[in-house]
Amino acid sequence: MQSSANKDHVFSGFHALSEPIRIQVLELLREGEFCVGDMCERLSIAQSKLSFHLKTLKQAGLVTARQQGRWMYYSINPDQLNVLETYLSSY
Amino acid sequence: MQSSANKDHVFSGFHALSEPIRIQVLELLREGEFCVGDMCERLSIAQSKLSFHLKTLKQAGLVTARQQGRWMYYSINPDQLNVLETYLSSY
DNA sequence: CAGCTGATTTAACTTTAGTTAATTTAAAAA
DNA sequence: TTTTTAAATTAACTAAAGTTAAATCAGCTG
Repeated sequence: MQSSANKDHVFSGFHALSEPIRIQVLELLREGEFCVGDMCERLSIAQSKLSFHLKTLKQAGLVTARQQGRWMYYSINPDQLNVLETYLSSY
Repeated sequence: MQSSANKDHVFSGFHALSEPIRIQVLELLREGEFCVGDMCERLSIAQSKLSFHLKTLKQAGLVTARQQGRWMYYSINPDQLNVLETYLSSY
């Protein structure tokens, strides 16, 4: 069932957006791609804590990750943000 | 501080949207105003449970309530949904 | 390969959110 | 004014999410 699968993705998207740290991450990623260490520094948060939140964002499809050597670069996935926006605009 | 106050409202808005029952409520309210009892019936959920979720939605500004006698009528607040949509569109 | 380093994962814990049944509140009807 | 009824609130509980420190994993570098 396509539409209920979509709705699950919508829930997890909104859930991902319901946390201050995760919004901070997205705000930061507006500047462009960041590796985890640099994000830690910029947001002054512990690395494992950030990993936890990045996982949530990634599972919700709001960010994408690209590995280069031992660095993992994260960036915003505008498509998924657009899915959520479209859902809201249906009201 | 205007902008951080707005952001708090954004968090609580997205949090309110991150729960299946609350989405069901909003979907139902697309049909128009409903009193609590009718919503309970339509959604097959207990009254106190629904009240709990309505409180969350109301605090987030996503719905408004209007009392008439002992009935409380809820309806969607499109303005606040629009605030969230606008936030997403900034990405 | 032995040891570094960036990142993820785990496990134990704390906090927050949701559920349930029972109680309370307040408007309305008998 | 007692009773009924719609809805909100409370209190005790369960479940989910977030935090922390330590351990693991996987690429790199000497």
